[in-house]
Amino acid sequence: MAANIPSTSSQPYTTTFSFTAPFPPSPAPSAQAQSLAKQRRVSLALPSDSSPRIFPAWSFRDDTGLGVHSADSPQDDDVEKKGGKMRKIDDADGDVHSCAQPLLQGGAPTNPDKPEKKPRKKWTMEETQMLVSGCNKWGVGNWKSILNDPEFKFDGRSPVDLKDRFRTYYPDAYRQHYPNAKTHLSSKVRSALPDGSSIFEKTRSKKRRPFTEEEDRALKAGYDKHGTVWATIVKDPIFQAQNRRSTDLRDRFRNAFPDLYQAAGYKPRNTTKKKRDIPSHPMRAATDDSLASSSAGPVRRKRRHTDQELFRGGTKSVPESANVSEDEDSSDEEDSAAPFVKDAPAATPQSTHDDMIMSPDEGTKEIEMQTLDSLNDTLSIPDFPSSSLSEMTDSSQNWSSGIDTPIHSSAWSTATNAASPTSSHLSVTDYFNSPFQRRNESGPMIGKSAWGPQDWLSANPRLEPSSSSSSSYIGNFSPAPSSPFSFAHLNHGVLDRYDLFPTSFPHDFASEVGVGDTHSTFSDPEMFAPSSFRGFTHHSNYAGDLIFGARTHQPQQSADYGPGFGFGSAGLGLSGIQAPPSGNLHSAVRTPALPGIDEIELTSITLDDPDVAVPMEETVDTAVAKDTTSPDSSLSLSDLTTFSLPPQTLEEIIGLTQEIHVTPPGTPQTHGHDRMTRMQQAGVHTLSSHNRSISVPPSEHRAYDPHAPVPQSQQIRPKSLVPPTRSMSLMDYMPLHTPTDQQGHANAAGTSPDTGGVFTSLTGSANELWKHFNGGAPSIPGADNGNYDLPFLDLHYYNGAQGGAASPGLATEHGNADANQAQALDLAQSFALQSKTLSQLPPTLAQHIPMFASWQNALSEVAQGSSSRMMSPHAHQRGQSVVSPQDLLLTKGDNKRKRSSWDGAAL
DNA sequence: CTAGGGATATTA
DNA sequence: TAATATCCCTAG
Repeated sequence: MAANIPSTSSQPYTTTFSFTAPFPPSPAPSAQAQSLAKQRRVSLALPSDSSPRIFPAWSFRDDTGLGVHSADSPQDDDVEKKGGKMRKIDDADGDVHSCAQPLLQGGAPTNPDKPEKKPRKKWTMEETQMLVSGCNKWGVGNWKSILNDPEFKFDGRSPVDLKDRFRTYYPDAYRQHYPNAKTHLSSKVRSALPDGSSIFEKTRSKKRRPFTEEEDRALKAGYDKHGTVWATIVKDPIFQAQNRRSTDLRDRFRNAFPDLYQAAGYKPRNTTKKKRDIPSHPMRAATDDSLASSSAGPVRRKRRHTDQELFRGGTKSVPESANVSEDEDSSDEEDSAAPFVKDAPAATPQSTHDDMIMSPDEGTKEIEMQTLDSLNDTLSIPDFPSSSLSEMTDSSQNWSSGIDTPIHSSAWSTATNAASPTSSHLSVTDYFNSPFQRRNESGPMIGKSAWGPQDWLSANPRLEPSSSSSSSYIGNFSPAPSSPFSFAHLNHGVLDRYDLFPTSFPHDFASEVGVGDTHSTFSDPEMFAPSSFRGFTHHSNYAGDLIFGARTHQPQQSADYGPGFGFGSAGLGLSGIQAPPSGNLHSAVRTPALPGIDEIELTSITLDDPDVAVPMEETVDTAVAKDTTSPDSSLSLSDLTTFSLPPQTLEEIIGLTQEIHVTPPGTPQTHGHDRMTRMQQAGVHTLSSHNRSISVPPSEHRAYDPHAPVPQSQQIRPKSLVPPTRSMSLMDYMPLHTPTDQQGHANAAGTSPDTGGVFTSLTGSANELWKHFNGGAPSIPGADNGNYDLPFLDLHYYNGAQGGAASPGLATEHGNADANQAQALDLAQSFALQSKTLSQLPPTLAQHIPMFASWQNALSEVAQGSSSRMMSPHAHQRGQSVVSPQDLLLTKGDNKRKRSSWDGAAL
């Protein structure tokens, strides 16, 4: 018994839940982030049992026995299993009583009273398993979330304990996730699956929570009562309980009541789902459901401080939004789609962008989008049926949220219609909670397969350095695990923190922005082969994120920041976007939808162009060839090309950029390694080393093949290559590169009257860019510095509209940026102009509407020529000042700073 | 709250 | 005593 409730008796103070106690008195943890659902962990102890979930367990041990044990009986744990040997302090009392015991010795300096140490309590396999599951659900590093998740029970463990356990038991994984750690390193490998992939992948937790019938009823009722004022409707407790956002309602409404939706003046989504509805989700159901139900509440947010902060903005009302990082905030990527299918008439996807994009075949796209998304999400998970997303609420654009009302003014056209893109979510993965299961399913079963769980528990011989492939990383410590998954988790997990973008964006932004959109934008529906995606999925996510992020930024930012794109104040455009109190609009204003930034962005950005595609493909190919690893992971070129490529490419590029440029300040190694390695594996080196070939990269994510030996990687692995990683966000880059000029803006404004024009121009520019990259266009990269990064970014951000400048601009850097900005502004203006409505609209409205407000501001700023904002982003980063790209490059070598790593990024 | 490093308790 | 597993502390 002992166990569970150790706290009670145990020591006076501690025990209980350790997590809280010990540490910082911190305020309620949950408050912000997590949501409700979980509350604090309940006492593990209590048998109330949190109801042990079923999750699959990964059985650590193999064998038989226990395996799953899901049951709870926490108690057992104590006893243990493990070796039987020790029990350290007796368990029994261990916990509790007498704490006295030995502990004291520690010297508890202070009083013997409280401060005694808590008795050592050995970790049981069950706990360990929970930890693993928790990491997969919440992400490595989200100890508290894991601890609080009723799904997992730990006996009196504190978050730190979880961390320590993770560190000690999965040193290999720890190193991957915590590249900065210099101590407590062990060579043991336990986190690798037979296939070399890591156990800890997943991370993302959110899942999609399909709307229930009740919700649909409430939605309908709300609509009847309040019209399309989703913000009002969402106040219904039922939605609150589900943590639905107003945008979620809109999205759902669109899917569930297409006719009404259309009647309301919104642009109807083609529901025609071309694609299949999607399979049932056998597996998912279980997981999802469970998750959904249970987890719904908690949103996990990771905090990846890193750069992201910059981005933060006020997206949502809540702090959560803050990071780009994850989830919910912004949208729901989290939720995975899941089940939605049932009711929704069509699970139609929602792509809003369709509107934006002018593309004729919206419907298709949508579908596509979904597919993509799912794929993306899936990424790691091969089998997975991709879920569709439609239902989920996707986006969540806060900004738009309230606002959506349909208005079709011509002016808004794009924007308006687009209003909110819904994007979706990416997270298919979520469904799979337990990595193990997943893996098992897909691949080798742990229990059965060659590798028994036991194997991994014990150090894996295979992994050992001796073996070339998989082991390689072990020895070196390179990233390792080959499987595509590995990457994935890297991203998600702690690493995320390191990676700004990837992590964060994917989730949050993507979702909000409408990753789906992105996809749609980029890809053609047909293009994708779902199957192919798998590996990349997550890449795509990133890509999407990136891309879209960029876009997002633009619009939003542009507005706020004005010409410069300064991310400065707001951080990401998101913030800016959201910034406008979402709430305002909705209720008061029913005005048509705000032009979602997304939309605009999309519009501007779309990669669709055939031209672009080509380049992308090329890129992809290379990348693929190089890195590919597992079949799954490997993408078909076409696929990538189709939708993901761009994104991926971008991502990597970005990532590269980031790393290169930014790194120094940030943590040293951090994900950088991973990336590096990947990159290298992928053959990407070029970037790092050169500047040039940015294009290549994409493949990387999956790069890890277990199989693929990556000689280089090993070599590389050492910090040397790319140092740090901490990337700054695009934003950061932007600022750097972008000149503050404003001049261009004005000019730009003139340039594109029409969004369409802009769009076109943008596209064109984008294409060019890609081409360059693909081509390895030397020019682009500009040997100079890391500028190349910019270019990519530029693509997104800038329009090429102005002209020729665009393409060159990319190469060039700053100068172009201005131009681009200008264009961006132009867009804004154009919108504004076009949409006279805006002007007509009450100021308040305008304010509400992110775009407008931002645009206006931007314009004004431009006029004024405030360049300052541009810098701001950097400012955000604390310690790190902006680093010049070159510097970064140079710096690579030293990564190390201790904690500093985060500094820069972090708060 | 978490990362990262240190200290101490256990084991081998 | 070396190696390891937990516990602890502290910076951010």
